[in-house]
Amino acid sequence: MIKIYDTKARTKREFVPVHEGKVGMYVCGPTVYNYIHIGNARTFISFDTVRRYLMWRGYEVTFVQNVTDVDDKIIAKAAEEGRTPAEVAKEYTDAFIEDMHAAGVLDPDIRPRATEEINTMIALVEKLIEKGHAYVVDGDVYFAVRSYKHYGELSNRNVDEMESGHRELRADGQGLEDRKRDPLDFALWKAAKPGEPSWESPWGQGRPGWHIECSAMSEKYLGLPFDIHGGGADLAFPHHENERAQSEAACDCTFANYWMHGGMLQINSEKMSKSLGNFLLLRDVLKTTEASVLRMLMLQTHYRSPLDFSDERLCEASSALCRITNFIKNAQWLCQNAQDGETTFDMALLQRDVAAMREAFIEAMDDDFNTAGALGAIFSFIGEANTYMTNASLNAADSAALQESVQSVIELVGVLGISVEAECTDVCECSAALLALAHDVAGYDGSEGEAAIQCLLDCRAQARSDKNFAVADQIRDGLNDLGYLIEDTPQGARVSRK
RNA sequence: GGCGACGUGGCCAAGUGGUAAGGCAGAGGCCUGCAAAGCCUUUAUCCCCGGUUCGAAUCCGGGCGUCGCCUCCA
Repeated sequence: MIKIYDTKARTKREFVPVHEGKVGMYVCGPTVYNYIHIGNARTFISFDTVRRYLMWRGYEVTFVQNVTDVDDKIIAKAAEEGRTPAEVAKEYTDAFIEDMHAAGVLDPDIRPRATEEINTMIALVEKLIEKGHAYVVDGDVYFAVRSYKHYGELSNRNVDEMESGHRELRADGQGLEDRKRDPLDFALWKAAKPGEPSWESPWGQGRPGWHIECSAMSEKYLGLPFDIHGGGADLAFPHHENERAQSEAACDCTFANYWMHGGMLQINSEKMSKSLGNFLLLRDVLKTTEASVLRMLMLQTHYRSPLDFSDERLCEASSALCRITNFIKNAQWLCQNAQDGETTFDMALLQRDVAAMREAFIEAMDDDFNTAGALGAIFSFIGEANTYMTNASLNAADSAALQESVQSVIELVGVLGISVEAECTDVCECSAALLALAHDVAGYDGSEGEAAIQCLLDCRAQARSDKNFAVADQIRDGLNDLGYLIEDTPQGARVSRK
């Protein structure tokens, strides 16, 4: 049984999908006016993990994520750079998709663009006007917050106690906005200002408000109600509250059954902000960091908790990931070098531990996607398996069972979106530098890269048995410089790419 | 001011009533020519006070501290 913490209920609830075996998920996408930062990335990675897990658990998941490609910020950015808003939106939409791929986030099943769904939004606004939940003022349309009696339930706010709030400054700087009937009302449709992108509507030229986009697109592609609505915690109010109000007022039904909100990411204990200059772009981080390392870092903390990002933590995550890849490498090496003799450890015990790992993994993930607990289950197993494998030898007949345990680890880690090398890297690349090294040190004159390495390894093995460690180390260092890692094991020297 | 979250070993972090997962780092040891990886041992009673309970990190009350949201924000 999967339990999900629902923001609206403020507690964990058993997950029961609208349609058995299927899940409809909507996660608010970016406003494309710049590259996404790692805070954005955290949210997307979190929900990617939720999605992967639900799929792994057998659900047919429909994942919808919008792109907000018309917005004040895009317009401002375009004006700043002397480009059209469409050009700006296109550039950063492409960059966003590129970044998501680089981060190992699966493509949504449907990725609607706000500018391609204007008619859907207009239809929704019309419906709200018809039902008395919205009103028109000079080409603007506002949602009447007090006409929807459940307003505030999602973010736990009392309408009457909410500060009447600051009146928005008009974008054109023409003074205070005072055309709304209630200060809490928000724009569904904004009348066009000169030079701005706009579309025809029953209320004249204009463009949609931010909140209506998600209401329109989620309903169009998922139908109402749908199962899971996700986003960063900072979107709970006002964005999600407003979305919910719009959709539920229009359809007189539930909008989303489960509201999930991801915790905020901080950098060096500070909130990420441009003024503090600690804004980290995802693409910049990924220039020097493996996507799996970043993911390891993020998944070691529960998705709802705040997470502090720092180079130190990245380093730790990298070491942690190495523990997994080392296990896989060691186990596979053992399998490859399986002998005819007895296996020195109890296979039944190993298999029991694999089963325990899988059970603990599922238990953790079923409990509101506790990725930290799930990783703990995997690491616990690796610790056990490493103990078995220490100075062990393996019977060829038992290697299948060990191989299966490796596959289990790869599978579970993969459910979390962390990809690890499935096999020891192929080392038969031929390079001039490698051949030169082989020639210089071992007198090798062949042309095959693989043979050259083997020649060097043989030479080194001989040198070691001769206690000629200077030559042995020269070979190891030389191969090291060429990107090969040489490790001595009871079964001989092991080569892998660094 | 309103809403909410959090405070667990050196650092990070699971655990929400039954006697403290896991990762990183450190120390000692084993293995090893050295290295790498790995193994073994070792480091906590869970911010403070009070209460409920046979029993609490886990529930309740109070205090101290940190943080987020309340405005565009993942």
